[in-house]
Amino acid sequence: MDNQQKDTEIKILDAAKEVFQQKGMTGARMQEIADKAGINKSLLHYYYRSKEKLFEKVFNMAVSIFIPKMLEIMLSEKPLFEKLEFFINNYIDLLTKHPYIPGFVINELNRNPQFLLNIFEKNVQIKEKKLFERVDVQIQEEVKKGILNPIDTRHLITNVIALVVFPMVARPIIQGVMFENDKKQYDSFLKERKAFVLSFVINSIKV
Amino acid sequence: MDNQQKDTEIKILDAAKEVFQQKGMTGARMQEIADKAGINKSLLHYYYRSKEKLFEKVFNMAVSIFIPKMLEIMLSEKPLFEKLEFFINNYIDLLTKHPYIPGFVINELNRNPQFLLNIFEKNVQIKEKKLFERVDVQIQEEVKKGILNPIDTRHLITNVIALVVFPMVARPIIQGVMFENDKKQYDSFLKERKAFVLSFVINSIKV
DNA sequence: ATTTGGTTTAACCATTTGGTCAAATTTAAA
DNA sequence: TTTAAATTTGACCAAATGGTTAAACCAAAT
Repeated sequence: MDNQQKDTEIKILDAAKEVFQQKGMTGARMQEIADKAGINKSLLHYYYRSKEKLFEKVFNMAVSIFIPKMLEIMLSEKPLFEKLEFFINNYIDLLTKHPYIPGFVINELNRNPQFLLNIFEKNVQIKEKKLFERVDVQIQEEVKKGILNPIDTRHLITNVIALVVFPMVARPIIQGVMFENDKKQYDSFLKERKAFVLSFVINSIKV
Repeated sequence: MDNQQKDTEIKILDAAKEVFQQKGMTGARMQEIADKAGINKSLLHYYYRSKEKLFEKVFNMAVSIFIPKMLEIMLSEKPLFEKLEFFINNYIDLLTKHPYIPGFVINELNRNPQFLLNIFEKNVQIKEKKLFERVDVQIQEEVKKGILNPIDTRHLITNVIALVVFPMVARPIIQGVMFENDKKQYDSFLKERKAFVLSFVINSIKV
């Protein structure tokens, strides 16, 4: 049945996702993925010819979870403060749902810096530059209007992403050192951050 | 000679550092480390009985680069704004000198969240809690004095570290997407951040 | 000159790992 | 029912990998 096939493929991808995200490309074992998917190792190679192909697929899937929302928000016509609010809320939620992805991505960034860029450009295509330019234009307009203090768009974007993503990436340290490794406390800390980060950023840039 | 011995050990640690930081624990190969150190693989095992022992040593060295300065700054008697300035300046410098370390650390965080915590606690020892408390007390005092707006110390610390560390960790993406992958531009971007991050943070928390 | 201790090497080894292949099984079509 | 195609499996393989060992080497002390 086609259903069986889909099932197998889904089981493989789920298992691969789990193993790759936790152990990285080099740490992952095809055997472990096969076991976790409840199938034979040969079947794994039947569906994905090599470890690399499988990894690429999983990596692509991971990255694409985050791109559409970003595009949607950045391309929308809202004023900057609203965009910020949307971005921060949506991404903290998204990251809470997929906590392993940022570490996973950063992991592979070290190993192969070009790889992600290719994927990124494939997903964002030509818009990439226009994207940045659009946000830049908007920000500089709001500066002229006197809503914002003069600010460098690149630094601002970097800061917002840093404030949202870093607490997920560094969770084990922060949770350990500042929250006595209490998972629940850290979860509510992350929830608090939605409001906190937003006002932190706005405070800093508003006139 | 003792000199020869030191030489070999240094060569080993340098090579190991390079390979581990770029490829992670699982991606690194003992043979590659030996080659890069210009020695035999057996000699590697003579100095460090196993890959794990060698890795632990390298990891420890990496982490300890960042801890003393942090302690020094946090334990000093300066007012908060000066502490912030010191921290941001020193850490952006330190990270520029050791750009691979944050990614390296985060890498291993996924694989073994407990490992870093142990090292951290070994280095920071009992002070750990007192450290946080001290900063907290100072901040809440300055809030009372009316220098700062009311603020959660944990969020503030998280934010500052995020703003400083994240641009190093995510360098390949940010440099690629926002700087057309131009290394020099990104280097000056990092330098600019010293002033930018400081005023960004202070703007946000000052009354 | 000989012994002694640490250092370095080459040759090996057992295990793991990604990957293959031919046969068996299942599914869908004729 | 037969046939053809896709799916799944178990047995197997070559290469890579971390690690061992016994012997060679070498500097310094006796």
